[in-house]
Amino acid sequence: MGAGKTKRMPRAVREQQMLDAAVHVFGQRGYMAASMDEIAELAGVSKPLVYLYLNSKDDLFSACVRREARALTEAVRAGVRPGLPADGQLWSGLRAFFTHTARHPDAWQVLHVHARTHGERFAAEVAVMREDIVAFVTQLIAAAARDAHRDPHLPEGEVAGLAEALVGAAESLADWAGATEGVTAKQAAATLMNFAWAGLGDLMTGRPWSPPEDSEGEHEPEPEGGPESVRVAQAG
Amino acid sequence: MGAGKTKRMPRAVREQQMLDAAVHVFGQRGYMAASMDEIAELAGVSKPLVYLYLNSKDDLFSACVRREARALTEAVRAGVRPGLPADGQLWSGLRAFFTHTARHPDAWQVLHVHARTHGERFAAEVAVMREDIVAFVTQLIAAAARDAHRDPHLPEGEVAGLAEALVGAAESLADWAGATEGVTAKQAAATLMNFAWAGLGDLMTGRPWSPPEDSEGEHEPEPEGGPESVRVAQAG
Amino acid sequence: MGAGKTKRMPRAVREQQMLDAAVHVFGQRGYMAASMDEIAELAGVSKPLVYLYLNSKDDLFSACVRREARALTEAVRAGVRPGLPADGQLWSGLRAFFTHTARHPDAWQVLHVHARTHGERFAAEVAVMREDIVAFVTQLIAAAARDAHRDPHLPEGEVAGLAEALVGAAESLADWAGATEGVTAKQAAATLMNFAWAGLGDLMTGRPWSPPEDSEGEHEPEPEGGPESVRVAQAG
Amino acid sequence: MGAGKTKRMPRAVREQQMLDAAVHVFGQRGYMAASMDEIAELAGVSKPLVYLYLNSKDDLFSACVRREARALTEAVRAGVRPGLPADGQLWSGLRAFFTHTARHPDAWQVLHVHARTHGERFAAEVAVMREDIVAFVTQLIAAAARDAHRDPHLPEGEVAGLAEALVGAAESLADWAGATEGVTAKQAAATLMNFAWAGLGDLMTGRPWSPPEDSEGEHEPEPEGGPESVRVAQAG
DNA sequence: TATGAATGAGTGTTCATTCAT
DNA sequence: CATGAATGAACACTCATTCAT
Repeated sequence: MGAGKTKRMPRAVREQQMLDAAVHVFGQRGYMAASMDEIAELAGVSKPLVYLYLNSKDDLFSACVRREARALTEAVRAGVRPGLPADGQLWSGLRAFFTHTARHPDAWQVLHVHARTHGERFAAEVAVMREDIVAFVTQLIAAAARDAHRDPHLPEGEVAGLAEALVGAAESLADWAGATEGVTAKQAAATLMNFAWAGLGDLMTGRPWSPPEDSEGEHEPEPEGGPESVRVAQAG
Repeated sequence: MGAGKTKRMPRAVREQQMLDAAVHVFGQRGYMAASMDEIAELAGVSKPLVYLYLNSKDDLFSACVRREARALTEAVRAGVRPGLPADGQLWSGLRAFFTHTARHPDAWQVLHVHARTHGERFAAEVAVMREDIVAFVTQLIAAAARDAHRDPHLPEGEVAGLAEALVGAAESLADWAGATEGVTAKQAAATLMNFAWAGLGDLMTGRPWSPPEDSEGEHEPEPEGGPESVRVAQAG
Repeated sequence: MGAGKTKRMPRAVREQQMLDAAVHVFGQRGYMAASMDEIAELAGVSKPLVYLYLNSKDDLFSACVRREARALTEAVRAGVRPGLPADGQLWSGLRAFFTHTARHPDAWQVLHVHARTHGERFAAEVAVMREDIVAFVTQLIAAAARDAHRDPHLPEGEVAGLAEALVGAAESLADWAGATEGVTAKQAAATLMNFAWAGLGDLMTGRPWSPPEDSEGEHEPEPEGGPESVRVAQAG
Repeated sequence: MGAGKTKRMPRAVREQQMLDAAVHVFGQRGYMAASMDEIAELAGVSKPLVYLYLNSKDDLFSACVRREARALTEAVRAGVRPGLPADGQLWSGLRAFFTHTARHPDAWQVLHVHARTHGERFAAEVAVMREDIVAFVTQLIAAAARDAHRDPHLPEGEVAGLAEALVGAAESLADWAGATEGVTAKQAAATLMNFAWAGLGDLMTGRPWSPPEDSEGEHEPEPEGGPESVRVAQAG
């Protein structure tokens, strides 16, 4: 029993296994260096089956990108508390973002690194997702500006750059948190929130932004059992 | 004659031509998708000569990474005005950084994207360079804190995260500036400086950080003639 | 109902559907390029069923060849009017031949091109059929010679070559008529008959052979409804 | 020594060896069933070299078709004696044709069978060659008609069919001669000439066309040494 | 009777790398 | 100093064929 050669699965299940394996291998190796052989083996199936279900390496990669882009945006969207003021919304969104990327590091690599590197088609697909998020952040910044004053002091065009910088910093911190032992998603989110909201100047004059009381603990449990990693029945 | 196959160049020159070509191809295609054939052809030499001088694809890539990492750190170091206060130093360093990455986009791709993706060895080589810069930034932040108060309010560990976020934001903005028409290095630097120094909070209360008077104009001229692009003698 | 997936047909019917599909695909693509997948899909059944009924690609091809060889020889045999003099018999045989090949172009491709190309086994099967026809023609030539004189001037061995040339010309004209718009079976037969019976010499001195009065019109109706084309229940 | 691994040949030579091998394999197996592995092995080189010089299986096949089409048309053209009357020209052309096809049976298979079966592109290339020959024959028939009478009795359109039948018969006889032991090119030519010129009718009344005196013997020697077959240094 | 699920073996093609000159 | 000639090893992809139901 257990990890033996589980055979004759329904198509939908096998497809998810293949995508899991593909995300893992693509994430670790990149598109070019990933081999269909390795993906098939990791998925516990033969290569032809991968082709039967997913057509080609390109299509397989595309399916990975689409699945993970959707998963990430949905995680962020689900994490945002709608009723809060702007900084509270930003905070909750950042936490969801860092939590998701920490839980699915391979997926994050695929989206953040490999999809942008391999071909316009995938770069475009990811760009759409990213613009989603940038737009969300932009709107939060604008909302915060409205909340704070009668007239907005921030010129239109500048906001774009700021949102870009914020998202860029978030992406970089996600990489950093993923690569650095002992940095939790919450800490990463707090660091960024501080940086973004108060700025270095304020931080140094002793007026940091502080996270709201958090009764939820570090992890919100995921619906499906357990953290990521390839959920696959290994052959052999 | 004229653009004909320039032959019998001294070794050092040929090597630089090869590295120029290699940086270009690696930057555009990534390590795996770059072919030694294309590099050799672009360098205007035969493939065996590339192997004679640079041993293997891996070593060639490594040489690219080392050369460009050194070039970038030196550009930043050279750009920093030592006498200034902390924010002035940060500003000048950022400007040098964005100027260099804008001028050498392929090199920046190699360092920022491909070297980190292809194998621990190169990731490590780049990490060293990055830590150089992060350390420099960390020290600036600490210096600024010392300038501003008797006792630093920032906890030790937090500074690491902030420096990381700042550098990450810089890297992302470099990508963004490279990909977005009409965004100059100076603008990118200003946006980031604003973001970092004042923070969104201050920006919204109308107290942005402002760049110092700049008598230098947009470009500081580079020693070697003209902007990047592969400096290679093309055959026929 | 209607064009829906007709299920649970009796074996004999299903087999004919498969052969129809197979003849079509083999005729269009050749043995090697034909795929069992395409054949099964065109036949409206699943691949395992094809294997259940017809064992292997080779056997399937063989069944096609046998069925179509028999169909062609029977068509020719049925077309010949036994009572006529030799030239009349030849004429009627040729007409039947050209009519059948025009109606079943895929079958003709299978027999004339692909079976002879793919493996001795099939070449032999077709050779048997061809020799049938060559023998029939040979005997007609000999009969004509007997009709015309007391003693035959044609040496034994020569007749074989002549029959071969006649049949070869017929085959080529069948291809030509199949590929050329506006050439009917009757015209092809007439051209060949002229060529064969009178020869270029006589044709040029103005004494062509002329077809007998033809009360039948261009087509003799086929028993089964309509012209060829794959008689297959398409799914969907 | 001898057939050992002859290495480091100049490119032009290797290319011809590859084409020789390819014509042989394509001729025997057809396009689809021919494997690049077999061709490379027969040519005595590694597969990558075949690709380096000839790009792809398709291009390789195309090169074969072009080379052999040119060789055949040139052989026929060179065989025709220009000064003779029409029947003499036809006779000499036929002899050249049958001689060439007998000497290069694989090439003949490639042209006559496989090129016409595999893809429009090749069919078209061969069709051009064939039309060359058909045009030549057509013109001979017309010339003969002019020689024989004041006014031509043959209707325009009919000539096309006749030429087609003649060429078709020739092609079929070439196959037949190639497959039948003891049938020489000269005999095949004579049979066809008889058939075409006199027709069965005249043949049976005892007035066959007869070939002119032939002082040359059966074979005209070819310039390059020896008959076809793959001229290749076998490895191992 | 009929099929969804699955694969071993092979194909065309590419690429980093090395001789021999 | 420089290269034309050559290859081992791998990769993406396909196909005839079988098993479990």
